[in-house]
Amino acid sequence: MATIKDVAARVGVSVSTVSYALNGTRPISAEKKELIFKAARELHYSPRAIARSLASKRTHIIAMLFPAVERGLGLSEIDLITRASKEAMGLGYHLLIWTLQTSGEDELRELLAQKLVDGIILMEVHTHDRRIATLKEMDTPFIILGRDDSASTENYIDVDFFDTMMRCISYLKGLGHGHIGFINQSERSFNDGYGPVAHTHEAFHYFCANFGIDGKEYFCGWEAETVHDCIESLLTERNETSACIVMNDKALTGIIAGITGKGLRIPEDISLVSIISSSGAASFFQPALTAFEMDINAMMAAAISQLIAKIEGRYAELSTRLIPCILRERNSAGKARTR
Amino acid sequence: MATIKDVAARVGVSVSTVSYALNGTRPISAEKKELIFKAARELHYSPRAIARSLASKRTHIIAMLFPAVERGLGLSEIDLITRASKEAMGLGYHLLIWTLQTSGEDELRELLAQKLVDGIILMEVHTHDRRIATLKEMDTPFIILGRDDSASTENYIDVDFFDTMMRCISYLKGLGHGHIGFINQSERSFNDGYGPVAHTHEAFHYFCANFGIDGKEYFCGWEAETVHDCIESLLTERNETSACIVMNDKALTGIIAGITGKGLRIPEDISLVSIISSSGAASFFQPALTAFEMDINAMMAAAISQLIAKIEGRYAELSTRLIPCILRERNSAGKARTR
DNA sequence: CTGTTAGCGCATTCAA
DNA sequence: TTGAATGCGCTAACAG
Repeated sequence: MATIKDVAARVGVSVSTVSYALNGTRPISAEKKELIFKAARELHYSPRAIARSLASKRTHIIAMLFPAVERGLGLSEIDLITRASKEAMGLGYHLLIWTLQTSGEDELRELLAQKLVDGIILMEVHTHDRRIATLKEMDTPFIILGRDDSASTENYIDVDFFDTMMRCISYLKGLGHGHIGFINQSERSFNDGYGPVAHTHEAFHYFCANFGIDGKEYFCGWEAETVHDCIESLLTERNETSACIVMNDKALTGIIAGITGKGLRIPEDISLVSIISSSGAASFFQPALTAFEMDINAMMAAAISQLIAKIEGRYAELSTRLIPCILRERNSAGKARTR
Repeated sequence: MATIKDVAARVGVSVSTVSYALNGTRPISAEKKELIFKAARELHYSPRAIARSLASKRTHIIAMLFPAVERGLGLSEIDLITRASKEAMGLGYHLLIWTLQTSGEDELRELLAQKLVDGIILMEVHTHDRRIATLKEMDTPFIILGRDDSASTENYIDVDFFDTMMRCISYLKGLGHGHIGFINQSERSFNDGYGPVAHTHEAFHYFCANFGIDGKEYFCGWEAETVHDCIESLLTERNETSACIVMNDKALTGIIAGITGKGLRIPEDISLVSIISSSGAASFFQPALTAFEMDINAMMAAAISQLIAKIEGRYAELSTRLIPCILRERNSAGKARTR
């Protein structure tokens, strides 16, 4: 394995010259630069990442923090990681995966003390997440995917829930729907102050009022019976409901089964729109669901570039904190039935 | 940030003594050891991973290689990564994610030359994968998840397809089914020699013969029309078919829709068993599907520990190369209908 | 524009 | 059982 010394010796210059030439850290005469690159190539020289890190005090590694729980079905969440990795590599960084208990601040502290990573990207943050305090205390740059309400207003990237809800209601109104149901996630999540549930809750009522829509919200877990009961009340309590918005990927199967089980057709009798859903997930239902899908690519690109800007002490432009969802029109939403 | 020097100074011993004490690399008197640990704690000392790596020529980082393609719906594949990370961390290693083109041998070579990682875990390997040659050439320890037929017989962990197929057919036979359909993946995959397709193909015919079952295999992609046609022929060609084995997670929705669309009930009229499916995926269909699910945990544990054994030059016991699936009985398989 | 040199923080060989 | 000294390979002052 060739080292920088070998390259320097071969060209007849000092190691620093080689270092500067390769990193472009300092102007080097064109001819020497040429010779150095040539020699490096011939020797198959490649700088050792570790040695470089030790000297420069920067590892060019960032870690993505996941809770250590099994999460059962998570539709296509893998794209999240591969995307993050790709974005990071494009900017010269490596992506590490750390699985920790949400409460594992001590373990996190130890990991950070090793100084293996330059920054952190936090997933699935809950309100008043204690890891955030640890990160600040250890003075580690970080960014949150999903918003923690206790966090400073400058460290997160999230879905634009208001925009999504507005467009969704507007879309349905355009189809002639005046009575819309909204199946949110569990009441427990709501009481816990879980961001997506809270934001969509607020947005739904706000825009229903705004658009003159008669809207009703239902909280619903994803266990079969719960979903069944929820659909039951949605369908029987309000016969005029002709469209249903769902932010609950895991309950979708049950919801569809419940509706069709009642002899109702989608979208002829009732329209269904999934929101904030994982990219592509909705397409695998029967019928394929019209959905406002998270823009994973945009979210990750924003998160990674912001994080790296922060690491490198560059000014991080705050332009795109909230990322809009992408509307994919498929076959579950249609004109309101006339009665 | 305290360094090893600070600890040494505080206790009044040499840095090497501290190093030996902390790593247990050399016997140290009990009293000094005690003092050293105490001082380390008091100073919040934690060895710098990078410095340690440079000196020891081992980074304790492994990389998991993913193809850079978007894979649309991959049910709960995220567990794969978080699981791998957890296993690795349990053994003192960090997990890095590298997304590369399957054909990106040059990029891989460059990455390896940086000596950032001690070993590699390869995902989604295809027959005659050129990355394997690169890995060998660069003398990097690696392990394959899924079998490459050109690979040496000692570098992979895979699903035990034969065991799974045997148990599945046996299970259905026990339920009284004598005519079984098997929906494999696309014919294209088969012609490409894709491992899972080839192995289950062989196993299906072998065990049908063995168990005296009348079996028929169907190749089937996951596009809606393809699936529809497949179900059509399965249902009409052979009226006696009372059970169907599926190794095609993405086609499941269409298959179920096709069957129920024909007015047939699952499992009363026809039993459905999903095999080699992602953990938990089958539970989200309607009805919840009986399935032989991949044992991600076992596979990852085996892969990581084998890889690390290889990295550390330990003898890697070859006991569990092929990991059996786990049968989860749910509601889609029942007694054969009597006619 | 270029060279010299001092670390970065630790593991480990050589001496004792 | 311990210490001193060397070096891992590179970056970045400092000095020309």
